[in-house]
Amino acid sequence: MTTIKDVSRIAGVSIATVSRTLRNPEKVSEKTREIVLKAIEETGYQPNMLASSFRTKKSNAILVLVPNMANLFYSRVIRGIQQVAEETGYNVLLGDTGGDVEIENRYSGFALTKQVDGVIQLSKHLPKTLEKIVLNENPFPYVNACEYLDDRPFPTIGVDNEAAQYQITEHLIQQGHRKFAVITGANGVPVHDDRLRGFHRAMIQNRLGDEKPIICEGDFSLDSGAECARKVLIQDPSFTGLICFSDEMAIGALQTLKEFGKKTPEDISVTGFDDIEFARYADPPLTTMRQPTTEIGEVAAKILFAQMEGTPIENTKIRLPTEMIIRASTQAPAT
Amino acid sequence: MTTIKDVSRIAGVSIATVSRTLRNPEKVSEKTREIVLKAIEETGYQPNMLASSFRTKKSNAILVLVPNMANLFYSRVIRGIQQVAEETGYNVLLGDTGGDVEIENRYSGFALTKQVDGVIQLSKHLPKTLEKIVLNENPFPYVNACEYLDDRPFPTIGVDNEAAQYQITEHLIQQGHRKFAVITGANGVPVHDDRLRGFHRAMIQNRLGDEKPIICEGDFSLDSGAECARKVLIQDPSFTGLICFSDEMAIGALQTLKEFGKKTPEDISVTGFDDIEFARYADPPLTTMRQPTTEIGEVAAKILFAQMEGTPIENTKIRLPTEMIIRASTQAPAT
DNA sequence: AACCTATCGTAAAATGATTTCCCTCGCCCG
DNA sequence: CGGGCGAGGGAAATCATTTTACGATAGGTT
Repeated sequence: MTTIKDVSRIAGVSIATVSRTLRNPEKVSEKTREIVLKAIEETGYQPNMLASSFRTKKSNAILVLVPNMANLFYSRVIRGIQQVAEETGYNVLLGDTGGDVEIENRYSGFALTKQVDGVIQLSKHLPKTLEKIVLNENPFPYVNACEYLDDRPFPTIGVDNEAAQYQITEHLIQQGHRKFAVITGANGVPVHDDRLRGFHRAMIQNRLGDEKPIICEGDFSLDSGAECARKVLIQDPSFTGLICFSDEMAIGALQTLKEFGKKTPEDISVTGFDDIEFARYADPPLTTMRQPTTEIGEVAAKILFAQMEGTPIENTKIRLPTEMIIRASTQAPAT
Repeated sequence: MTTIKDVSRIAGVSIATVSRTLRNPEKVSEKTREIVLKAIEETGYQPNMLASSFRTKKSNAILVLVPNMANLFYSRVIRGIQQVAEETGYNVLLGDTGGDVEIENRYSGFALTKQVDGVIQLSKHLPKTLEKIVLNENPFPYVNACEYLDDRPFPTIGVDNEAAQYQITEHLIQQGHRKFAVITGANGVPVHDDRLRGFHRAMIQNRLGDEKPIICEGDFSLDSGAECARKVLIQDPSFTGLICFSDEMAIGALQTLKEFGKKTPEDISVTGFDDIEFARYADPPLTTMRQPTTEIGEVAAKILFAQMEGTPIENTKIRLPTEMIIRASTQAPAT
């Protein structure tokens, strides 16, 4: 393994000069810089980043905690993060927590042991391991994305789920729908709560507060969508609008509707949320709410990096705009 | 930050003893071990992994190079890798290369700079950066998964794409199909070549060698599937079997078929490949070839770890079994 | 000629953990 | 009782790089 010493010997300069040309190029004259760079070229020298990180206490890596890597929504957010990291020269370490608090804590150890310089969490939960260092007068860089948390003192990026679900419900009501079934996320998850509130507000503002929707709690997966659709159809098939809190659940539900002989959108209109790529290719194509997934990732990363470079950020709350995408899965109900 | 020195001071032992109780507990008596552990507990000491890695020249992390994180096939493989890594105590660093050789090389630098102890590549390409250290008498731990490479001297995990595509083509031929359109992957990608060979072999063995299929080259994405379906339908709509080299392309194609007024499977049977979750929820549900995705990841990781622990592996080639999943998208053609 | 400034060298400290080498102490056996 | 042995634990070297504090030198300026 060639070290900085080898380079210095070949270039005929001191170790300090080699280090300077790499870390503070402006401190060394152009002439010697060239000599050193040529020597580096020749030897194929690669600085030992472990030694460097160890010395500087900076790992040049960030950690992204993902509840579920196989979820298309998250993988797009990650792409956004990775793009910005790329530009900034940071490395991205991904941890798939599977929603498991235990695993989440384990991964968070990376922050304590100086293996990463910052953490982006793609779900609402702040790992206990990080509490001490994040909630601090000199906080460890930490950004929360995807979920929107008002009541916590660290930066949060997300969309206005309440307004978005309001809008999409409003769309169905405008078309003439009155009775709804709702396939939600899990209780306690902010996006779930917010979207449910948006739905209810739309109902109340349209004087439909008395129409009690049938609600089934899913988990954002295809299977749970199919399963919930089955449940609500058995419980009370009189609804004409089926509102799902994720595209995957909506696509799962579409299949169940077909099994039950219900046509979409003629018999039942269906809406999703997220606008993953498959939404456009569902049968029928899904009316949904597009989230700026990549942008969420980009913004989260930018804020994190700013924080890491010392810009005081604390408690920034950013809401990015969503966009309703109307496709063939919704239309006025048969009268 | 509390260091090992602090702990040693509080425990009243030397720093060597503290290190030993953590790394080689059997080398220290139970009595002092307890004292040290209590001191660690008290101080909330977390070993600085950077220092540790630096000293031991082991980072306890592996790098996984992924062509496209948003591809459901890959994300499942990654899950498998991560599971095994979890058990073994290794950390997984993910690099989304986007198929870009440049980015691939950049990420590979992690291996040279000792930031990772091993690399798993989920596509066929061996980054140039790694060539020197992988193709070596004492090779850097490296495993290739997903693609199956015979002619390279490092471990490779994959499925028998040729046989799998043979089987699925055979299935269609048995049902009575004679004329096919094929939506492939990109030329030069091994899975593409293998699957295409499997298709041709099935044709020839069934004396259909003269039936020239219409072929369109896709890129495994939904959009390319839809686009290719359009092309082949325009070129020659007389085929009754549409063979796609990925589920995503098949799902994209299904929509185009509908646009063209073609019914699946009555008019045209469609097959995919991979058996991603969405395949079951396509309309109609997709006949496809299930790949043992998670298992591929697990096996790849296990082999890599074995390699990292010094077991001589060199040139292991593993083929895992696939399973044909017959669903509603294929049936005998109308006569 | 005196003074400055930019540039680079030298030497050394510092980073935190691991590991080698060696010492000590207690115990056992002859 | 002496010698040997083995286990436990301390001191110090080590890892590669960065950075600091100076000193030296060359070249230019006044």
